[in-house]
Amino acid sequence: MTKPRGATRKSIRTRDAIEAAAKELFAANGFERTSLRDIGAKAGIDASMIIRYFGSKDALFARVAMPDLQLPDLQNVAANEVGETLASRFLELWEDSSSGLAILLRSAASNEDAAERLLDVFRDQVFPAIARAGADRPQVRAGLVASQLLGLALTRYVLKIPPVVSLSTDLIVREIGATLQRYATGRIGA
Amino acid sequence: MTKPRGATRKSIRTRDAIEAAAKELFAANGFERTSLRDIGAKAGIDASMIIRYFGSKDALFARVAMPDLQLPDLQNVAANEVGETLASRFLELWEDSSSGLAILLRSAASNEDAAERLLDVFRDQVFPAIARAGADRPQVRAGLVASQLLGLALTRYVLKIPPVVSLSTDLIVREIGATLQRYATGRIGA
DNA sequence: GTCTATAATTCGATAGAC
DNA sequence: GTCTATCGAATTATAGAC
Repeated sequence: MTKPRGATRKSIRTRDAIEAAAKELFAANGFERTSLRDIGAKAGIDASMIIRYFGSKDALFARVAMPDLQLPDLQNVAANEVGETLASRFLELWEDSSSGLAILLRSAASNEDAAERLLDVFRDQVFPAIARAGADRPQVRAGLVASQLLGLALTRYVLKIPPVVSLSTDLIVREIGATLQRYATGRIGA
Repeated sequence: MTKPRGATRKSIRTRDAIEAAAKELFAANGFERTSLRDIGAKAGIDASMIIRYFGSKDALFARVAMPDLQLPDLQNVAANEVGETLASRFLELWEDSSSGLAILLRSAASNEDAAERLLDVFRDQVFPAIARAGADRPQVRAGLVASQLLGLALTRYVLKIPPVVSLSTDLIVREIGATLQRYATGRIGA
């Protein structure tokens, strides 16, 4: 068996284990409260290995917190279904810890790098999607949409406010979707 | 001059300086990233004094993070003004760092005590206010209201997403108010 | 009432044996 | 490729001089 330059089968397995453990812990506890020792213990290796593989804690975080939202093209969505489409897609994203979105949200309130990264996601993915829905004042609309989407995630997945946790996905898609629909395509006052 | 038991004029001034510095720094940087040395430096005293006065960092945090929202009684508000009243009142609260609400939000994502405290605020102040508005399913309504209010605060004051920061208070009161109005008193599907 | 000095931890990161 | 041992910095909190 030949040995791929700098990436044996074993090293790949270790690297994957570190990334998986880091994603879970960062998403559950945030950047500051997750130590390399915690990650190493969960991955079954020593903390020093993480530095060897990723160089630093910051670099590891950057590696595992790169959300690709894969938002649907709102131009191809029926005009009156934009809100429910957004609500439905984001519900999927929050509940998939490997999406990286939960990691960012958990850390963004107290970590500057994470906050900037979340801003990038907003500017590069959410704003363009709203703009392509075609209504006027896309920045204002995207801002309002972000406030409701991030608020839902904060109260449901981070703070776990009981009545928000209990909301059925149906009710969320309908009620939050209606709000997003108004923000994205409805009348917005001067 | 007589000496009040355990509270000289000077000690009161120092205690107040510590509380003021702590409120500012906790609100700006969150619990974990604010050290006692930082607070001491801002208050003009040594960090050890904080322990002497408050016992521990946790106790100091608990002391300065006790928001009293002073929400208006929604029974006394015209039925069609409930949403704008809520939006307007919360805008005031977020922008007053001494209200303690910004302190909690900034820390709640990564600090368990702060998260529980924010839950208390929701249960003891937000939920009863919504319930007194008189509509059915008050828990669901209060949860939806919380998701939009906390989302607005998160995106405007913590993440500082540019288009959300730029929103005029008028537009917020009108548009976010309309959403809150629907959540608090409108039709909510099964 | 305030400070200096320091204890006791914990953290990220490094060096080097195997 | 993995670990042990450790460094240096930072933290909360304590003890005690003045």
